[in-house]
Amino acid sequence: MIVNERTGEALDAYYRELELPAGKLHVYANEELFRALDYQVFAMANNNLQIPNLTYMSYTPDVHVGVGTCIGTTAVWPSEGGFVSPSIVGSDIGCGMRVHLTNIHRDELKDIKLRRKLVKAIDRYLPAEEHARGHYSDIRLEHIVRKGLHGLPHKYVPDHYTPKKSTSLSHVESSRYSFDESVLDRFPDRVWHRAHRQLGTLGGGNHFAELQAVEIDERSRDVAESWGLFDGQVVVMIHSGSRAWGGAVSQYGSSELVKVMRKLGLGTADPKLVYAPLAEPAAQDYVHLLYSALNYAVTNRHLIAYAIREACREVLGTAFEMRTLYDLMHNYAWEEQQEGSVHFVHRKGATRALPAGHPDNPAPYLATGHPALIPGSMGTASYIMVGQAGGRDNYYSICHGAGRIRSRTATKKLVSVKDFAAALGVGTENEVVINHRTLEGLVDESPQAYKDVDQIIESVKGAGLAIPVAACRPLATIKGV
DNA sequence: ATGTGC
Repeated sequence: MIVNERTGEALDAYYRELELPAGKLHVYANEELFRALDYQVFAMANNNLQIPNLTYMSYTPDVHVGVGTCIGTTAVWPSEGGFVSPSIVGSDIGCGMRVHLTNIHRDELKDIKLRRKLVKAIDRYLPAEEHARGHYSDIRLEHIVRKGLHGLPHKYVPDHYTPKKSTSLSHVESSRYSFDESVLDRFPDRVWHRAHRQLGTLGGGNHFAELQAVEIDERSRDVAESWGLFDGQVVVMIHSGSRAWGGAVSQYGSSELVKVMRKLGLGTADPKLVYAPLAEPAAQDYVHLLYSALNYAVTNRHLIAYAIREACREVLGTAFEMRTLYDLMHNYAWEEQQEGSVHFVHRKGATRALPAGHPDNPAPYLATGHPALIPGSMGTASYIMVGQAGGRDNYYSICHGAGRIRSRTATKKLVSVKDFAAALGVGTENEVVINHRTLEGLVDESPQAYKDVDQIIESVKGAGLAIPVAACRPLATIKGV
């Protein structure tokens, strides 16, 4: 029997080891979520398991079908003799979450007119319309993709906003993803131009920027308070990625690695599953480009937060302040050390959540574990969690969100605008204010398109991977299209 | 997810 080290309760109901024809798949989900899984996610796992030399593969409870690989996959190879797969990483490289803590209480935003005013101001500073353009002509894209946040002009890094490098609360704030920069020559001018224009924009789909109110989980109050959270605190949560830059990297990497597959006679039943040995020069080029997209993605989220700060200060005054709690990704691949050996870990729709004491935590979070940021669907809570020691066997991967259960077209057929409006509390004083005149174009993002995030959180907790520190309930939501 | 694509 597997037991949760912290609570001593049995984990069998939250974890399964499946023997598929091509190999072993580890699945983390409670009974109900496991039973609801589509057979296609197992068919997809069976394709992925055919890639040689795989050390480990698992699914999180929010797993659902993607292109080539399911969203909710952790796949690990040894660094020596391992493989990299652009399909497992996916096209929105570096997509992830960022949370800033503000110095205001939800009661200060009780007035719906004030929330509307804030959303209007944010809309001016943060372009969210179709083909949105950022307002950052003073930023050099080549500096961003090379150096991440270190490539930003100083004015975009105000005091108190991002802690000083030496005391940074986030490893992505203090580090850059270094790589062989000669690979950047691969992209034509139009890719550079588009990516430059898009810098600081939110993107569509499930991406969002949200003002939320904190509800601390009593069992984690010590951790929450040590991170600077308080009950009713307004936080800014951002879900975005590397926009068209990551897309270009993904496309280029896939087309180059398909050539390698042909040369080596590799392949599975799914032609959309692209992979190659890490030792191949084309694979190395892809990994370098992937790091440039991580630099882009983290800077993009930083600039979105910067725009929201400017807008909030315009409406609420310059006493309004927000500081970085954390920024972390859920679509990427990189090297990690575990038990003395180096692994190449892919996470697609999976979040790394390190427990207290793990050496990869940035120093300020060493004693507690770092915040793991999990978005909910529109109108529902998002969560700030912290990893547990029980996550070790899963390379400390947890869920990345609610997880889609219905296609966009199926959701549009099923869900009426009226139901969606009710889910957002439209017409009540607690209405989640949004930046769109009507909900019509956003129905495919309604909570009914997604699994119940509370069940996902319960699964992760029950399996001993992570525990909730705070629920963050939406007050206002900015969505792109 | 993507200024989506035969």
